[in-house]
Amino acid sequence: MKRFGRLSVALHVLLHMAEQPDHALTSEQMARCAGTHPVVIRRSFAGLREAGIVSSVKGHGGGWRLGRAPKEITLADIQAALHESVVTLGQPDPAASCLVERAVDEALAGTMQEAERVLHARLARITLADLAAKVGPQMTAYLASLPSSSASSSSSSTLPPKGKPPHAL
Amino acid sequence: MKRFGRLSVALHVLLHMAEQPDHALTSEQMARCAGTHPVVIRRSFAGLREAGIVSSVKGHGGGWRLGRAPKEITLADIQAALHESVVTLGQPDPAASCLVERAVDEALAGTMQEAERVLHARLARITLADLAAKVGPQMTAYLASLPSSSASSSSSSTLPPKGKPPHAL
DNA sequence: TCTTCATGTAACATTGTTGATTACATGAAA
DNA sequence: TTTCATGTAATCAACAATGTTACATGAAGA
Repeated sequence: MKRFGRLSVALHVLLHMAEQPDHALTSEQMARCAGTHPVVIRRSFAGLREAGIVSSVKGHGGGWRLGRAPKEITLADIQAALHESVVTLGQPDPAASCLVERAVDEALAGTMQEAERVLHARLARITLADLAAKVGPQMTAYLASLPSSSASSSSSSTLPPKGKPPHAL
Repeated sequence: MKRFGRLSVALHVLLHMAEQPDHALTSEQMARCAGTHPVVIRRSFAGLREAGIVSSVKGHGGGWRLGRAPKEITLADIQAALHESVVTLGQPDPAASCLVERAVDEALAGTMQEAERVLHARLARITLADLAAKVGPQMTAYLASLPSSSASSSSSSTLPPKGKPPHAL
């Protein structure tokens, strides 16, 4: 199986988008908030766009926004759209010349598939809205604890002020 | 998560060892049967030795053999002994400065842990003996289909004769 | 004791994959 | 027509896993 690198980055960004459905984010902003590079964002999010999870518009004033309501987006959707297959062990090689090898591959493949099914089922049960609901209260509590803020419209605003420049929320 | 590369190689070799409990195999023989390098075998199997799954003796006439009965060795044992953690996404970073990041990490970590539990439970239910039982019949049937054979004692013998040298059973 | 065989490891090379970066074409608004 | 932003290819760098070489250690046999 693979790590969840892309999935966590995408989720991070998507949650920010869910909080501000009113205006589009540029890949520049998204990259800053995820601590990565704009091109990396555009690459990953190309898959999400194809899946209708987000939409993007080019040109002046363009950017990215959610393609449908957060409660209609499951983590399984996102993972699939990222083309991030969980299982890395391929199918058992039917051309394997060794009987032992074939038997081993089959046994492991079956096991992996079950694990993948479990994982997928669980990811399918969590929506972006669920995560946002989990984050929201913490976020507002945090914002309330700040002296003053112009919170909702500037590019990246919801972080402790002294956060290192490359990784701002 | 990670691929099962080491696990399948180890299983492959262990099954061969289970078939011939009477005499030790050299890492040279094991490597040939798994299509890899002796040093790679010794590296991987160091973990198995620490776990008591196999034992090794140095020097003239030395080699490797199973440390206990195949039915006492589960795939979960083997995987653990290989230090091959299934989950690659680490724990959620408790020092993450971003609330969103933390929430995402926690949600994913929980999901991954469940998947890992499922995987482990299933691997723990399969023993080396189970796999051997699955392979055995096919193997004897295959051997029976051969014209003649001196099957059980030479170094590597259970493959179609024309199998490429580097990967012999 | 000396040779031979085999493990135990460290060190290094190779390979494959992922993410970062640069560069440039395309499209849309001002 | 200038500016901003996406879309995408190509290239680089970082990293992990594996393959390989080299050598020390230990055990059996001559």
